[in-house]
Amino acid sequence: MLKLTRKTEYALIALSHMQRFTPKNLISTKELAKLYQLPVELLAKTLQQLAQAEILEAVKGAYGGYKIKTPLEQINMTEFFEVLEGEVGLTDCHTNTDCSQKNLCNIKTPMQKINKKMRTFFDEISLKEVVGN
Amino acid sequence: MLKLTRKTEYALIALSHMQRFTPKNLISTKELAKLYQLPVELLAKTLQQLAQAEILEAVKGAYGGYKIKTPLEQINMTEFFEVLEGEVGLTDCHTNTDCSQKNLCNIKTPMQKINKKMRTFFDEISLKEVVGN
DNA sequence: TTAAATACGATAAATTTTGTCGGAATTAAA
DNA sequence: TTTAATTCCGACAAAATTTATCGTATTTAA
Repeated sequence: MLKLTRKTEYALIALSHMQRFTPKNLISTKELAKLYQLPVELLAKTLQQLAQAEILEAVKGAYGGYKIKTPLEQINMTEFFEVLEGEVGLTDCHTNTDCSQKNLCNIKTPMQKINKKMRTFFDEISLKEVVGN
Repeated sequence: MLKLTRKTEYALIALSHMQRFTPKNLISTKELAKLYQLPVELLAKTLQQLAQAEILEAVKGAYGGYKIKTPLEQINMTEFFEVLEGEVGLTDCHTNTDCSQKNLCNIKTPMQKINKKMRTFFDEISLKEVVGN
């Protein structure tokens, strides 16, 4: 349980590769997909999201591609996850005003505490740590 | 992201209620479902799982129901989650020998470290803490 | 014997994730 | 200026998972 989605996994694999092998140079989606046998289209979207979040720098056009823009030590896992998936937390009591439980819910306050703890947990892990090298 | 499933939420709601209002007495699935407006059948299965795991004690037959068997302070969230959903972890590199990435995967070792950390994180939170009271 | 409960497997419905397709915009190089 | 290689983006299809329902068996107090 609490598994990452493929998209996030693909992102980590891509970042790990860039970090190790092409930190200064561009690498294209196609190339990455081939290297790690990932579905090109999905990887493409993932990298686009990372570019929007300025984790990657995108260079369009022929001979374009991506490279790491923000040093991975400066990005924590909460931020990273939230670029690709929604808000980090075991529930979305906080955000979601129209929780079906409404006033019946008896675990709201404790869940909010755990969610906070969890965010802190992932805040303290940098992307660099996860991506290795 | 990393959200709990409904089943786990229902389990927490049920446990919270029992802890507060019926720690000595039985309460039936039907009653709980009514109180918190939860789907009876799904709640039923959830409670059955908790009973199998000896978190709850089940009493069959008329006037039967459930009550807490193991004090909630003695159950940590890793254990609890794993009763209802699979193994806790962001990936299942460790368990799953036939990961599609196979030898191509470049994030296995760091992911295993994070997974371990995450388990430790949830090991240190007791069910009582989450269920409140 | 009956009614009220748990137990459990099968399956249907809904939702989410994953993957694909088609085209638009950009740009280096021929 | 044309072409080929790329990012970008929205829509949609397929697959997987989660959520809910149904039917039936078993248990047991009254």
